Formats: sequence, structure tokens, C-alpha cells
Amino acid sequence: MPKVTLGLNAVIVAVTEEVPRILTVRRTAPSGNSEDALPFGPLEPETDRTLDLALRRWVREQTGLELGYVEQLYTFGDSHRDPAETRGGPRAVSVAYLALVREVSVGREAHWRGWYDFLPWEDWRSGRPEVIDRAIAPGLDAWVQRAPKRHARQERRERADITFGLRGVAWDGDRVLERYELLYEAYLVPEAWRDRTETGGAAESRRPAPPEPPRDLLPGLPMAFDHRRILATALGRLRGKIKYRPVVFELLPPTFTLLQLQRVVEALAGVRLHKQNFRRLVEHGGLVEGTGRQESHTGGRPAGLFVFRREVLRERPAPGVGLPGVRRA
Amino acid sequence: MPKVTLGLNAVIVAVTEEVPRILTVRRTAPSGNSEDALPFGPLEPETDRTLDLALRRWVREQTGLELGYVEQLYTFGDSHRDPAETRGGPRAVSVAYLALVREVSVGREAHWRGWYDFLPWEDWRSGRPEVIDRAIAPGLDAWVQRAPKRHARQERRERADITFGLRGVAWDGDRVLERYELLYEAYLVPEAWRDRTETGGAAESRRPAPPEPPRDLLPGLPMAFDHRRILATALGRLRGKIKYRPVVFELLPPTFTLLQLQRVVEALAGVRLHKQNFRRLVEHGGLVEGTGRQESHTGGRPAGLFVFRREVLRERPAPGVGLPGVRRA
DNA sequence: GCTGATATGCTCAAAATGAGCATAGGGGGA
DNA sequence: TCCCCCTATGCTCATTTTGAGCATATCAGC
Repeated sequence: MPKVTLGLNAVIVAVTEEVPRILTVRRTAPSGNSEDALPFGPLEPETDRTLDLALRRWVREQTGLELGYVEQLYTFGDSHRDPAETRGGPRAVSVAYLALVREVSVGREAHWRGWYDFLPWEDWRSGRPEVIDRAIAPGLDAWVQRAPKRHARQERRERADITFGLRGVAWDGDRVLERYELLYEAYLVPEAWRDRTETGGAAESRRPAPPEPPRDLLPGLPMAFDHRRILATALGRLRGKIKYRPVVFELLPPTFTLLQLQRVVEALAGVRLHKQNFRRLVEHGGLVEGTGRQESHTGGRPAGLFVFRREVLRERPAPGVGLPGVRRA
Repeated sequence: MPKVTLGLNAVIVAVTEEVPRILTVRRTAPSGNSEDALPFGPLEPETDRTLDLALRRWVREQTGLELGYVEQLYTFGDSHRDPAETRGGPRAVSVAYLALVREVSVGREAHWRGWYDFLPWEDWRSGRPEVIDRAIAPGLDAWVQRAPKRHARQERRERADITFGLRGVAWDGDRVLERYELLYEAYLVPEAWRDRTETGGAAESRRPAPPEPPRDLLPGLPMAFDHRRILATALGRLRGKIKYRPVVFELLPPTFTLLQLQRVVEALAGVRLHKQNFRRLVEHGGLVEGTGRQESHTGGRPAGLFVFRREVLRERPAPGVGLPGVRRA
């Protein structure tokens, strides 16, 4: 049987002060520099009955966090994901999980970091992110031009426009992974060079890489291994899911105001929402229920306190907080 | 590092004569009986650069099929999934994939089987499946009653109603996996007893199992290992995905009539759709484009032939064939 | 030229959505 | 104390999107 090692990665998410954050650990790269990585742990085949349980176990052991909502994301097994492999090590395969937590209790070795520090082009809450026009659009233009044939250039143009909403195409918040992968292919993230030099295994290793631009023209902070790709997978999945399953509530205290709820949804979706319509959606949609109590430290008129209304699952097949832009036509 | 073997399973789907089918192989169970299983193959860590490529390689080798659309589904690693494990073998982890194909070219060892032969409660095209009232609802009633406490019974009742659309709750086509898992927990599929006796590892192994009912009171054909669970995962994913991504076209010839398209969507969704509205959806939604040509062997007035319109990806963020019942409120 | 099919166009009411206007009711500072 | 700023909350209105059907078109076969 194949020689393979299996590990688990966790994207542990919390939203505080309207900032979506993920738990990271520091790691020393082969280059000697220190870089951010996702928490990682093994499956103990003897004792862990399921992959989920393995994840919960080592997250507890490493950080003291007791995970609640957990969801499997994706299994990554590309041979160039780990530099150690080309040096004769076994094939590393990792199963990535998404976990949503409320509290921000800090572990010793772990740090909370802003999710959008790594994927800054994804946050449109204060308008179109400047990094798109400053670095990404020009970088993609260059990538389009690098294609040898006219037809290939046209295909690249099309793909760039669709994934990043350029030249009149609407921005699609859910295409997070597609965007990261395009940046990787276009050599607009440092990971693309790193994988190439360390392992010779980058996606288009047979073609010459373009010259490496200065770091400030590359959007976002890099991470170890393929962890930024995992981050993108997680964000895309979560953005899709809040629309048809009431998962946001996993990130909120048991009781909350409607604006708190809205801010968390906005933080994940990366866009601002119309306040009155959002309220109509969650109230008329039966997603929440007033408690009668009030929260008075809002900076304005006191807000009613609400709780998640479980019965909604009985009434509606796909209860979520549907965002604008999902409309057809 | 943990001792683990990694394999890949494929759910290879085609739709012919309005029947969604999957590719299966025969396998001899430990009991000596023959049972259906999903095609399986290893990852060759030395040569397969990615998991996708490994899948494509062994599917080609085993069946001659050249896969087009492929999507990773889920990674299964429960310790009781493989009887060999409790006999001291290594931990088996498998990554399941979904593949959509057009042709029905048969391999030597492989057979096409109706997807709904294994999950008959999922096909509502000719009304509510009789197996629900005959076997499932009574079986779930018994499961509800088996709970020791009143509160637990109420929770089970609620869960049964929501997942199977009982007692006035609407049927949600997407909850395929939840339904299979409930049947498994409630001992309404033979796999539940098999896993228990073979490995002692069934979900609720500490509790006594109910007496095993006759086979015709257990819905659908069983499969080897946890393959029916994989099938349920695949169907649920596919049903969700056709709503917001134009994946149906992977199952159709390049040119097709609108009724053909509708029948394929219905086959996957397991429900009938309103014809005129479906046409309005795909035409006005820009998903398809007329070719000017006609198909005259329809049994009635000749139908226009259409092709998938790629440009829709440029125009709309989430182009799919949205089904009824996804509406809020 | 019927009849039985399916194809295709069009209407209409109900529901959902996107945008705003207007009023309510806190807290803090002049 | 009164005013202002701020958020909460209620409600309107035009537009779009659904869900359901009616009506007509056009083929094959008798």
C-alpha cells in the first residue's frame, strides 16, 4: 500500500469587533524566516474513532479550545504542497476542517489573525479593495499577455474578468477559492515561487516563471504550505453556507441584537447589507425570535435582544440569510 | 507517524432514459455473499501528482473511462468503516469523488445501476415513494419510542420529521445525507447491523440493537462498506450544486432539447418541474442558446435544439437551474 | 383531416426584493 | 434642560421573480 501520512488542519473562525479572525500558529520556514500556519495535528489511528474526533482531540490538547460546530472542508494531497516530499519523505495528505467558535480564549502558542489580512481582496465592506486596482488587475493583465497564443489570451482574459469581477462582470463573493488559485497560477502570491523553487512542483513548472515582483505588489500575507489555499476554501464554503443554513449563530452569543447579527454576516460575506431589508429577512423569515429584553449600550436607541429560533428548521427547507447578488438575471 | 492507508472512491454518474445511474463493481463480502461496491483505487504517491490525477488514472485503467468533470466530495475515515481494521489491519481512509459523464461505455467488471435502487426514498418524481410510508415512517416511529426519556423522544421525533418531511414538514431534496445517516442510526439499513457484528463499531454500539427486521422492510439495496453513505453524500452535493452552477450540462450531449435538459434535472433532483417555467428559467436566464436546428423525433411538435451558453458565467454570479422549494417562507 | 403528442408563447396573481422615508428613543454635551 | 447624534424599528412602493395555467403551433400516424 502507498506510503502516505495523514494529518488534519483546522480553520478555526471567530468574529470579534466585526473582524473575522482565524487561529494561527507561527512556524519557522525552511528559509529560516517565521511564517503563519494553520494549526495541524495527526490522526491517531489506534484511538481516534473518527476524523472529527481526532480534530477535536488535538485542538483541545494544543489550544485548550473545545470545538462546537465543525465541518470537513477538503482533502489536499498535491505532491508539491510539502517541500519535505521531494527530499524523499512520505506523501503528505491533509484533511482540512472548518470550525466556528464564539469565545476568543487564547491558547499559548496560537494567535488570532484577521482573515482578510491573508485575503485582502475579499473584503468589500468599505468599497472595492484598493489592492485590486493597485496590484491584482495589473498583475492579471500581465498574465493575460504572457499567454503565447491569441486564443489563450482571450481565455485568460475571460477567466480573470469572471473571477475578479473585472471589466463590468459582477463580483461574486463565493468564488474565493477560484480567486486564490488564479493568483497562484498568475504568480501573484509568493507561494507560487516558493513551491517552484523548493520542490520544482508548481502548477506550471515547465513554463518559465515571471520575475518576482516586490512584496508590496503581491496582495495579502503569505502562509506556510498551501494554507492560504485552505483559508480560501474555508471562506468560500462559509460564504456559500450562510445563505441556506443558519450557521452564523455559531459565531454569536446566545442572545444578540439584529445589528450584531448583521455585522457578523457582513464580516463573513465581505459586503454591506441594507439594514431594514436584513431585519425583514431574518424576522419575517422566522430565523430569530425577540426575547423582550433590551440592549441599551448601542450608542443610540436601545435594541431588542433576539435568540436563534430553532423551529425554523421545521418550517423552511433552507433557512439562511440570503445575500443580495445571488439573484438570477 | 500514524499507520494509515489512503484510497480513492468514485461515484461516477450518468443519466440515461431519465434514470440517474452510477458505476458499481461486484465484491464478495466476508459473509460470502456478493454485494455492490463503488469503484476503488489507490493513490500512487510516487507518480500521482494530485489526488484528482490518481483518480483519473485508475478509473481509466480499470474501466477505460476518461473522466471529464470531477469534484472531490468528502473524506471518510471512521474506524468502523472497514471490517479488516479490527482484525489488526491499518486504518483505512478514503477520499470520495463525484464524476459526471455522458457516455455509457461499459467496462468489463463494472455495471451501471440505478442510483435510486440504493436510495429509493429519494425519488419523488411519481409522487411520494411508497417505501416511506411502508417501511421508513414506521421504523422511525419505533426508533423514537426506543429513546428512554421523554425529552430524547421529542428530539428524535423532531429530527425524523425534519429529515424525512413527516407530519407536515416540507420535503427538502438536499438533505440526502442526513436521511441516510438517520436510517443508519435507527437501524433501518442492514449496514447498521453489519458494522456492529463485524467490527463492534457501529454508531451506538453500547446500546442494544433492535431485532433485525426482514429485508423487505429495509429500504433500498445495501452496498459494501460505507458506500451507500458515499452515494448519499454525492447525491446531496449534486442536488445542491445544480442550483447555482451549470453542472447538468456535463451529463448531456453538446446539443439537446429543453425537455431533455429538464428530464435530466428532474432525474437528479428527484422531483417533477413545471415545464413552461423551467423553459423560462433557462432561456431568460441565458443558460442556453438555440442552435436554429430542430429535433423531430420527439413524439410531437419538433423541439428546438439548444447548446449550453458559456457566456452566462460572465453575466450572472450563480447560474443554475433553481428548483421550487428553495424559496424562503 | 382527425387525434394525440409535445413545443412554445403569453397572461396574471402572489410573493420576494431593493431602496427609501419617517418616526422612536436612548446618551452625551452645550 | 434641551438639542443633537446615533441606532432602532415600522412602513411604503416600484420592480422582479415565482407559480400556475390557458392557448396555439406543429409534427406523426391513422
